[in-house]
Parts: sequence; structure tokens; C-alpha cells
Amino acid sequence: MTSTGERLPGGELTIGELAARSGLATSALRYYEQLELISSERTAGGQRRYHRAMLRRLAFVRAAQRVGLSLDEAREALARLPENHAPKAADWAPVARTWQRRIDAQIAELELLRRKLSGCIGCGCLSLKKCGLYNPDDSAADLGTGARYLLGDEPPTKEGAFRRP
Amino acid sequence: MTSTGERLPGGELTIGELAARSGLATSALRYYEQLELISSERTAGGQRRYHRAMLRRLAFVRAAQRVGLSLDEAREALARLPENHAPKAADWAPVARTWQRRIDAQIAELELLRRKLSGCIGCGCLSLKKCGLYNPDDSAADLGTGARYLLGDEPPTKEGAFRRP
DNA sequence: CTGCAACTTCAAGTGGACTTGAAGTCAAGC
DNA sequence: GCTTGACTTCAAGTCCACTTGAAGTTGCAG
Repeated sequence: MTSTGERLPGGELTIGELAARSGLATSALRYYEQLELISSERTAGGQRRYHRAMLRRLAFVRAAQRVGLSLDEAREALARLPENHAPKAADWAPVARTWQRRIDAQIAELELLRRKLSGCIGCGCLSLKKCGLYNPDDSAADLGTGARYLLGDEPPTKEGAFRRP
Repeated sequence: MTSTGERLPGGELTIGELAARSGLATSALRYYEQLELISSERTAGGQRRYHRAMLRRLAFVRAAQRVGLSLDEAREALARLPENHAPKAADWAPVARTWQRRIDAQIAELELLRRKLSGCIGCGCLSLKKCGLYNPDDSAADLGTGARYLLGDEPPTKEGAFRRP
């Protein structure tokens, strides 16, 4: 039994099969079930049998994680989607829109950091008050200005007087 | 004593001041010092006094975290920069370039996810074989369990809860 | 029917990045 | 010199998402 192929009648999956198909460890699946992210039926002997719809739920959870949600938040989001059938566009659209906004925000943040790093390549600073990286909460766009300190132009705040610890 | 203002002569900072200026908790600073991310001198009475250059190191560490590095990796990266003075362009450029590549990869991943979500708005699926979200093995699903809050964007519960098995 | 991989439960462990608590000491303003 | 807030250490705790281990059971091929 390779556990990868689906061979149960009725299209149900053992935990090993679900693991193989979802890319998650069996331990993770049991953990998810405990958290009620997925559910199963049991055989007479007590073994889990998963409906194929669980693959969809797992895909959802994985996507949720990538968007930055915790498993708890994923569970909440799942609760708003239909349990037994594939979500319809009407179910899905609001969730997807919310997630896209989060993704956009994340991308924007990364792009800001990227720009700051570019600036810092130019200035080699990390010591200047104006340096985006240095300044924790600047959020104010200092984007273009970075190239000012091009040639190791030393900062006004005399930093030179210090010796190492 | 508000602990925010700098008032020691010689420009040294108490741990409270460094905390206020860096935005980190004092406990985090002690922890960082333990990890040798920063260093201090001590007063006769045993209290820490931080050189202002530590602000620069902390800025670096914060940036490193946002790029997705662990504190250990941040320490390694720090080790390649000059300790006592602001890094020059030659010191900084290779680091910044490496980080930019990482950022680019992260942005690319997010953009892929975003596209997939767009597709799913259209199809309302999550159940179809062709659905990008559904299909698990499209590689590099690293953001999921990896560097999730590298954007500093709203950690799920308390400030600064990072994770990763 | 046997053998064995795959399954079961439950408790405890892991790892990263901190935080919290207890019990005590330091520094500075009055 | 007293008071008080800021500091000290060290051990232990927390959070999340799992993983590991032990000890036992199930299910299917041969």
C-alpha cells in the first residue's frame, strides 16, 4: 500500500493518502482535525476516512497561512464558506478580496523595504537619521532622496568619536 | 526619569532609553545581548550602558527580520559588517543585494498567490484540478510556514510572536 | 491466517523569539 | 540619606504549529 494512490471505493481517503496529496504530515492532519479545520469519519476499527472535500479545505488553509493568517483565523474564515460543496463565487469573492488586500499590503511593505535597501546601497549608511532602515517609523516617503549620501558623506551627528566596546 | 530622553553624558544609553528609541522591550534587548547581537558596557554598579551604535545594529536586525532572517542569521550578517563605525558602501552593498534578492523572491511569491486568488474569484472553485490554490505542489510554499510576519504586519496576537518549526 | 505497514491515542517535546516573575540592587532627585 | 523607579539575574513560562515517542490496533496482500 503506497498510501499515495486513491483506492478506497467511495472516493474516501486514508490519512496517509490525504497527507500525500496535500503535502502535509499525518501528524499535522491530526492536529488540524483537533483544531476543527478538517473533519473525518471513522471506519469500524476507528481509522479516519477523509472526504475529498478536505483537500479543498486544506488548500484553503495553506493559502490562508500564506496570506499571514493563523490557523485559528483560518478556521474562522473556513466557517464562512459552505462545508460540503465547493464554494461558489459569491461565497468566495469577499474572502479573496480581503486576502488580496492583505497581500497587497504585504507587497507594498516589502517594496518599501526594498527601496530603502536601494537607498542604503547608495549611501552605505545605516547610521544617518534620514536613513530609512535606520529610522524605525518613518513611513513618510523618503523614497527618491536616498542617493544623497552617495560617497560615504559622513553624517552631521558626529559618530566618529567612538571606539568599540 | 522618563527613560526616553538621552541624558547620560558621553552619549551612552541605558537599557530603557535604548528600548524607547528602538521600539523594543528591555527584555528583548537583554535577550539580544545574550545572543550577541548587541553589546554593552557596565557601570560600577553593574548596569548596562549602550553605545549609540547599538541603535544601528538594532535597525539592522529589524531589517534582517523583515527580510525573513532568524536572529542567528542576523548575527552572522552583522559579523560581516564593521563593529564600531557605520558600514561603508563596500561593506553594505553585498548584504543589501542579497537581501534584495530575498525580497524579490518574496514579492514574486505573493504576486503568484495574488494571481491565483484572482483566478479563484473568477472560478469560485477551490475544487477544480486546475485551480492554483487547490493544487498543492506548485513549489516553494515557503511563506506559509516560514517568514510570515517579515513584514511586521500585524502579528496574530502579541507583538513579536514568531514561529517556525 | 499471518505479517506488516499503516493506522490509533495521549503526553510530552521542539524551536524561535521573546516575556514574566521573584528577589534583590542601583542611581538620582529631593 | 531616603525614596522610588529603573535597573540586575536567573529560571521558568508563553505562543504557535507542529513533531516525536510509546504502546497498542487495524486492515489488506499473500
